[in-house]
Amino acid sequence: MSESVRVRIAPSPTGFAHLGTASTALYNVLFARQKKGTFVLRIDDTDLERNRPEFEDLIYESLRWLALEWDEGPDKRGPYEPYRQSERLDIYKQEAARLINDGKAYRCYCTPEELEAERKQAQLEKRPYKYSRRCLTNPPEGRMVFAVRFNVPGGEVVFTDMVRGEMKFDADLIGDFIIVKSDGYPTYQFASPVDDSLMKMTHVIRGEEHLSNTPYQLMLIDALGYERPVAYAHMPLILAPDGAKLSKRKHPESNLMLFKDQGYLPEALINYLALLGWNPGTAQEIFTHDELLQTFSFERVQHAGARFDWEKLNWINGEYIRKLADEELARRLQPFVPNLDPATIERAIPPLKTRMHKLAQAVDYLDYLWTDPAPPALDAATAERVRAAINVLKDVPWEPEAIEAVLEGAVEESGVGKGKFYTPLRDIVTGKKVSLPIHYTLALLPKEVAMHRLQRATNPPD
RNA sequence: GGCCCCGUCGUCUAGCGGCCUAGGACGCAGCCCUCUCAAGGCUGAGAUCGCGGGUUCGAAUCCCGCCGGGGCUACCA
Repeated sequence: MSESVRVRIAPSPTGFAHLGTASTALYNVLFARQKKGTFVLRIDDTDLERNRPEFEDLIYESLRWLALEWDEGPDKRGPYEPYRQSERLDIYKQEAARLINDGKAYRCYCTPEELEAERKQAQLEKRPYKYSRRCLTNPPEGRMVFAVRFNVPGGEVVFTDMVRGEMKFDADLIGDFIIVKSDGYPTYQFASPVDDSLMKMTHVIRGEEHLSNTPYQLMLIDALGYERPVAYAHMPLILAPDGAKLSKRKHPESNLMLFKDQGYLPEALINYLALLGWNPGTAQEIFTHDELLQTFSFERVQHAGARFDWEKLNWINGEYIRKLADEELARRLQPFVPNLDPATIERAIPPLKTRMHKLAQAVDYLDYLWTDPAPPALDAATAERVRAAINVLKDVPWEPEAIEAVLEGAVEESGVGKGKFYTPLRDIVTGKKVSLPIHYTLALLPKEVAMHRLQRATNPPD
């Protein structure tokens, strides 16, 4: 038996917590738990320009909301601390120095302008660009500011991808890339493999955008004398409805906290995310966490990116809402209707349950309970029917069943259909054309309030 | 430009040479139920499997080319 599995996610705190982070985290958690391994959260905050500490908290909050808990991380103890890259700068400096000493990396004094010129020239000559290695072969004199470049050995880089099988890259096409920026911070391409190695990651599960980065990192791992991870897994990207990659900048709707705020259940989002890019090969669509653990495998993950489909998410979320026990649904609904007391929410659940695909919709059905809709104008015949309703409602026990019974009777008496009879009542009580069934609509309101609204509508102040 | 990944109904997908007159799910349409809106039940429309060549008795499934999409190629991650 080999060493136990260790995997990680390494989000960077450069904005809200992203849907893609949740997706990657899910696959990591699934794999870690299947293998009884360890799931690590590392914060890749080496982008001095864009990092903000509050974004780090958003990552914690979002991941915890989804119940994707990590075993080691910046806010926990662990054998490989610290788990925040900005606190590991000495390590990268030391490793970079080691590479320089070994002749495997070198200082580069080129300015951004000079590099840009090199690139332009290459483009002009229609030749694939690779850094000229000027600072390796003929470094300029008298400059102080430098970055560190990796002396790319070239050759063929081969590795195993659990999704796509054996991958082969020609590293001769890769130019010497920067591993330490002139501000002293490591680049992702450097810090990531260093930490993965030092933190003893056995598998690297991440988004497909990193597939082409893998040879860069593998060469570094080799040069540093580390052991390579046993395998990688590059997961299909989540695409926006228009087919473009879901990005933070272009797609603010990929903000995880927004899902929470709209009333998506975390377990439903997880279920949908699991199905995006993976399928069990059966017709099953709804999975408990345990079922996911049992059935998930990298052999069945998709190779192509998948568009995020809100309609399907809504359906799955509705399925989860309907499956929730009434008390549990009431509990989860509370934050969405803070004006209502728990008893009222609980009474609203039975008719409400089948009508929501996300919890925030409860507001549309229930806001008449804490607002006072303006009474509509009624013609004489309608007013007469409303009075008939008031009449039968007056002495009835204020329960949905009883209300329904007497109202049915009144409808019978009136000679018009239920639709014609109930629509004005609905309008008067809620101010809307859509509501819960009329007897529930009435029963949820205190009797005096309901009666007052009906009465007021039949006696307009003049 | 170079390298890499990918390409089946609108969307997510099943399919790994004959069981496919291409199956399922979401969405959509119709009907039933029904006081509105949902939920639920039933029925239906919807994919010449990106295109063109091969291989084969036989291809969505194998091979080649092309086209299309995405990713990487940054002193972003």
